[in-house]
Amino acid sequence: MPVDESPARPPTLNEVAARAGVSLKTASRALNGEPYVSGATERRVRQAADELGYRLNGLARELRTGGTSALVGLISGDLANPFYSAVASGAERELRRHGLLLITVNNDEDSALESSLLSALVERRVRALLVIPSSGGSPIAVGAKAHNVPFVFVDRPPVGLAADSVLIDNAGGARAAAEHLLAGGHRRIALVADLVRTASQQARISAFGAAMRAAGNPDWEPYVRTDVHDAATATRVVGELLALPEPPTALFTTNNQLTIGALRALRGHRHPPALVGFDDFELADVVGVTVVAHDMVELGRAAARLAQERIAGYAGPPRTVVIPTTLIPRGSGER
Amino acid sequence: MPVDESPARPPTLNEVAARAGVSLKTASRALNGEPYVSGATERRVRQAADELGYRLNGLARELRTGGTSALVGLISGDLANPFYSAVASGAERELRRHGLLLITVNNDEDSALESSLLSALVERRVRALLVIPSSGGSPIAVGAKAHNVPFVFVDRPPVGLAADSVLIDNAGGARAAAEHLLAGGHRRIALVADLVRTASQQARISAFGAAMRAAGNPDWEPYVRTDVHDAATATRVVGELLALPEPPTALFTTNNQLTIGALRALRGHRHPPALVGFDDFELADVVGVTVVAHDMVELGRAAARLAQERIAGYAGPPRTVVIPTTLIPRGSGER
DNA sequence: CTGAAAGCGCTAACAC
DNA sequence: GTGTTAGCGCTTTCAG
Repeated sequence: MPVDESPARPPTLNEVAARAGVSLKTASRALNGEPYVSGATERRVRQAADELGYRLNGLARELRTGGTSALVGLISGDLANPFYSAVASGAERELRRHGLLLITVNNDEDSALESSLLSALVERRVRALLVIPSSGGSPIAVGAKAHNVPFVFVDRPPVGLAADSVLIDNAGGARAAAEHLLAGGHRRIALVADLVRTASQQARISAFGAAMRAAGNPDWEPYVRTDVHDAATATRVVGELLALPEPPTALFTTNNQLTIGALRALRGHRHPPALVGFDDFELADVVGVTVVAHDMVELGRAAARLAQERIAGYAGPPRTVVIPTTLIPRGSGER
Repeated sequence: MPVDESPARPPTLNEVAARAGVSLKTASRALNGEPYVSGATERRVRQAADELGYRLNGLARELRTGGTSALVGLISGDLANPFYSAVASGAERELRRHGLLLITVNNDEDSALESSLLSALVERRVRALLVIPSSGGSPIAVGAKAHNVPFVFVDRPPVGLAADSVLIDNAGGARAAAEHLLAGGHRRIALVADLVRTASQQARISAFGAAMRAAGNPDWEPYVRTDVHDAATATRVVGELLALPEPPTALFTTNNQLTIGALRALRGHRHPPALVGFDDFELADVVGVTVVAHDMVELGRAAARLAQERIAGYAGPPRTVVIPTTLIPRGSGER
């Protein structure tokens, strides 16, 4: 039966050893299940530990065993965005399988903050870092090499730097969306995109444009709207597009937030334009939105896997995993 | 200009001191911006640190300064669920203001796993723990007292144990939903609820029942369905309810996942029953779903605040913060 | 202003 | 099987 009231300072291994009447090292061996400890001794030590409410000090152990922790960091945007939280979910699951813990920090889409968070995590001696950078050219990419920590870039590869990355097939997905709308007979197709400075947005935008050019359709060009960064702005921008004298007959939104914003603008419209969105989202099936879907949880899982392999010692050249996309027709893209 | 290729072992403060030609302690003072260091010395040390690519070892510092980290743990269900990720988002933001980092772990709704994760976090000497327990009576509540770490319970208070908690006004919200539907003239009102073993579900269910009794309406009783734990099951259960010879004319779903599942079942129904859902969710406005809304991000923020105050030394009695709810009529609850 | 010594709690070597 | 000694990288005494 536990006796002590929770003390101000947690008990140390030394105290456990003293109580069990053995040496420090023997206590250590017993609690770590190492061989060469007699059963009786082990039992005595365990009991002493229980009585004292002893908990191993992971900090001390990690310092001693090499100065690295069992922690992996994830630097991303706000977890309230389902894209980031899906990645976090997949990463956490995979890491847990290897006894690693995930620290999540929010860069607030600000690269200065991102750098300082990076420092904080490196100081804590995380074993690896998963990063969804606030921008492709962000200082984080530069810092990555300097810190002696494996980096895995998610969704947005660093510019001018080979590194482990997990990417979505942005070009393929955007092309599929473009071709789907073109096949539906559309010509005046609006493109509503997020911050152009991120590599993933760039890839989507340029692949979309390429598909239009390949089809010999220049009519989309007046309807490009970029750097639309949240749902509310998307609602406004789409509203403006629809109010044009010659409004677009179709819409391609390049991420889930923009698609949702667009939906708000389309509500109650008698003849809404066709809509295809990049990223699947909850309720897209109920609302009937055609999307370019991909497995966001798998994105996180794959990133964690690459990180884990680096931790386990893989020292080969950087690898890139590409997550495929699928166009799911649900009505909005087929009208 | 940095010279070294990233070395296998990160440089230590000792090496920085040697390079700068000062003692260990002086280097420490210089880098920590302590007073009583001459400007010239400080500059020399900083330069040496830069050249070596020196990064403070947070593990060692924390061990020396008291064996606690700057980490706060959050044990919850899968972050892919927007409820949990919203809480994580709010908590992370608030903690960051105080220089604390958030470690998120997923209990997979399994209390055995939850206990082991708890141990892992305590061993890492987290400064506080935010917990959304997998169940009210889970062992975590018992363990909480034993560990010498501040606990904050989110959404689900422990049974038989006073502890810092942040709760949603479950009873008030459920009552509002019930009264709203009753005021609409409904009598045969179905209740679709999640796992009864969680305190929050219990509160919602019993307040709903109490409101029905208060209104003298027993007609809801045949339509109670509990322990519906995911959207897919909710879809099936609601489908079954609607197929009854005398189907309910209204539906109350007790969390976001169940509401979404219900929506799938209602799709394409000519005369869908009225629907009120607990928890707001993305696109609820577009789909026109009446909900009992509350600020989930604030839930996390409030929890982090309580934790931070404990860390800062507050030693008073446990406190409970209740987050209010608002019923937002959007159409589905008014038909 | 600067330095030497001690030690946070633990584990790795090497005795016994 | 068990104990002793050292030391992970840092900060905290306490002397200069």
